[in-house]
Amino acid sequence: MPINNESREKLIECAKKEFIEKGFTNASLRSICSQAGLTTGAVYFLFKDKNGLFEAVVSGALNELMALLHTHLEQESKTDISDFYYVAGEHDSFAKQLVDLLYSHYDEMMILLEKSQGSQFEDLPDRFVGMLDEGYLKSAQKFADSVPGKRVNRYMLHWLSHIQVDAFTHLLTHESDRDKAEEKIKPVLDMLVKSWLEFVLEDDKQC
Amino acid sequence: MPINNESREKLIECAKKEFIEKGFTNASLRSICSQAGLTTGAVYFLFKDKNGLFEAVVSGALNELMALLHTHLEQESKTDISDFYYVAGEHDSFAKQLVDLLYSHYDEMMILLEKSQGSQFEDLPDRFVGMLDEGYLKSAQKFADSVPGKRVNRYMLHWLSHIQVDAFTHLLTHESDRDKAEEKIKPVLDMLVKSWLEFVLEDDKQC
Amino acid sequence: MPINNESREKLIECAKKEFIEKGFTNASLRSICSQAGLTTGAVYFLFKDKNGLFEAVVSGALNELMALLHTHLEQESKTDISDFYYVAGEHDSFAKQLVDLLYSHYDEMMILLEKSQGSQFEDLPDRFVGMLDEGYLKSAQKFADSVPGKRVNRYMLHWLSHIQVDAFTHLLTHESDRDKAEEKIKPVLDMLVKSWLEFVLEDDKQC
Amino acid sequence: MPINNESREKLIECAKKEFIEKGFTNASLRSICSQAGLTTGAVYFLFKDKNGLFEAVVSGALNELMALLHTHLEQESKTDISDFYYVAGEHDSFAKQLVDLLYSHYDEMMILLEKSQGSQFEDLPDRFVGMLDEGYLKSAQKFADSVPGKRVNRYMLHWLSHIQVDAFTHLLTHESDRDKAEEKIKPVLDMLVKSWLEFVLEDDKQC
DNA sequence: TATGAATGAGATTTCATTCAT
DNA sequence: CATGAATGAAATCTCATTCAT
Repeated sequence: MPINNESREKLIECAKKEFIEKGFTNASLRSICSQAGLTTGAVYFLFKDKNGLFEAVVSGALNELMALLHTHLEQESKTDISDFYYVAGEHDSFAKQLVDLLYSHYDEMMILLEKSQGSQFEDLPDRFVGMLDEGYLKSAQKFADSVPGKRVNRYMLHWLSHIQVDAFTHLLTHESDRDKAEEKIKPVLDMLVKSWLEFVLEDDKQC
Repeated sequence: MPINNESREKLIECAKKEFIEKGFTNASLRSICSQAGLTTGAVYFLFKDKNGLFEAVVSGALNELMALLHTHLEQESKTDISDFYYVAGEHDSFAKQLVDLLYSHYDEMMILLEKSQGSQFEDLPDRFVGMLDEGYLKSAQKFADSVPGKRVNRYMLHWLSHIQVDAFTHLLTHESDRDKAEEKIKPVLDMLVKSWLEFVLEDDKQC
Repeated sequence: MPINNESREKLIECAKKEFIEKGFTNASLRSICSQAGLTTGAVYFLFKDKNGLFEAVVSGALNELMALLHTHLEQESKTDISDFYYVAGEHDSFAKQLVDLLYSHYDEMMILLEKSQGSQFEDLPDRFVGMLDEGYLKSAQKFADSVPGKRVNRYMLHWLSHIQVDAFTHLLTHESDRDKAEEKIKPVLDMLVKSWLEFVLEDDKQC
Repeated sequence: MPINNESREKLIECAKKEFIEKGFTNASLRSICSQAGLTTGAVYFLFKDKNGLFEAVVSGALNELMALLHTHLEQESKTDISDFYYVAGEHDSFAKQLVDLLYSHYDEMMILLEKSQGSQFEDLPDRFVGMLDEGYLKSAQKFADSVPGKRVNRYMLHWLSHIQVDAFTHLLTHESDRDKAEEKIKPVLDMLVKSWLEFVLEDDKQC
């Protein structure tokens, strides 16, 4: 557990600014440290290295995000897709919580999702997509099994997971106000749900 | 007009590999040149600089892509959206041509769309989104004017332009076979068209 | 405020040698650093850049020189030129102080006056000429106003300012011994004063 | 004898511009050649190297200047300084011819006197000073021998030679019009002659 | 707890020069 | 007569990282 430390906080704060402005790779430790009134050595004492500093900046937000995502996927797995209203409700609730979370850690989320190239987290969005894809696959499979002559279109499923992640990233970068964001994401989610139901199943043709 | 030149070709070929592997910024001229059996000076004789080399790698693909996009948007602007079958046909044709083009310059397109950060073309995908957004806005406006009490949801329009570009980028990165790609993109496009018609218009509420 | 530091001193010392030998532009940081037993990175830690190193070498001498020059011009401006003996005394005193100063920072002055091409101080001699020209113009104007039918010959005034600066630069490069220098500059100054009185004013012809 | 050659002329012309603009060291052969519509190889065919090109640019002007200077010094050596009017006349005539020459090869002279640092001619002004110094020394010696208890002040003699050269360089850089130049140089030359007569001899004190 | 100093490897770029053709 | 191609050496500068103190 990190000791409460003034320099640590200062460094994290300045790193945040620098990462947002320049991204991980182009961020300069020297620049961060001189902004913080410290020297580069301090980074290597307080954190492991540049990636360690990056982690310290984003880990809080990342953990909460991961937790929410896991909860969502767990709920999802327990749910029967035919119980449509329940599903829709769960999704709405998830979306609201997600927007809350994203905007309560606006800078960190921005860094994590858009400015992490070169860091250990550069493939995080892809990992989210993978998690959703995997989770939704189970539901889709059940769904497909209940409809004769249909099978899951794996590509569409994956792409829908992809644009679901993209939808929130895009929201974050195009709308900085939390309340407006909540309004704007609604039709997007509607669209995703409808598309899911309509395009994830395809006719099971023989090859 | 570039003269056919062995070293030039070699350099372009090696640069292509390096850009794909590391992206523009992290690509090393030294590494490219030593792969090509040349010195860095050769780059500055044959091209302007690092960006010039990048341009030489991608310009062929880029020009064709731009031309196709312009043609598409011109067609789009001439079309009445109520002539649904025509529109669908035009879109299908565009999509097919685009897939052909993307896969006939697979590496270059990959570089342009995914590996150009730091180069003069780093905002190319955004510019594509902008062009589509602008072009589609006109159609959407006509559409909205013909339906009382409706107006264009600018955010949805923009996001749909965004994921349209994304759809092809995603295709390229997830399916390397041209023919399979053509199959896979079909339901994606269906989804985009349907969503467009359903979600771009919203009720015109008074404030 | 620069901390006393061994490497810093060493670097300044070696840079001094290199600048004297090759001038600013042709001086090589690599060469300076290897002479100092350090790497080029050290320069960028201890100074801003090549110009920063140059500044560190000459700033002490430069500040003193500027201060002396300002004092001289201030005295000059307060003085009535008709009070010839006072003027001559002031000039003698200034010349002596200047020679003292130049020879107490012999290398730095040499660099500043003869080896600064390409650096931020490359136009320093010209700036000195400008300052003298401007300062002397006021005296000359008063002088001219007191003699009917005469006006200031701007070109001669400027040239005399120019060779006054030149006189000291020339002295520095041709006489390395401080005491001999003081003897040698005397007739030069006599000549400058006499010429000033005789040639700065010309007949005010109607055009 | 150089063959009359279009490329040669073009190259010389473009080099002239580049040398004036950037000086010898900072002039770029590539830049010169591309301006001339040729390649750098051409320089090495038509001239020896960068210095050879420089020489081709300035040699015409340089030869004439040297010739004039030799004539002047020869006249000077034949003359009895006591024949004051003759001397003054000769000097006037020399000055007029020199101004004519300088302004009839304005660019070349500028390059030679102000932009030659780094080239084989970088010490040309110093060599002129040396020639004048040497030539005038003879006259001064005769003069001194004719006046008991006097001897030549070598330093003043040298400095006067120095500022004589400087006077013309300064003229060139501060007055681009030939006729105005001729007016402006007159009092300067008066000053030089008077100073020469007054300050070159000093009392021969016993050491 | 953190500094100050320095490294070493790397980056891109520029240059005069060479030479086969 | 000149090109086009390429070299090789050098330039300044930036960076993450290390470590004794």
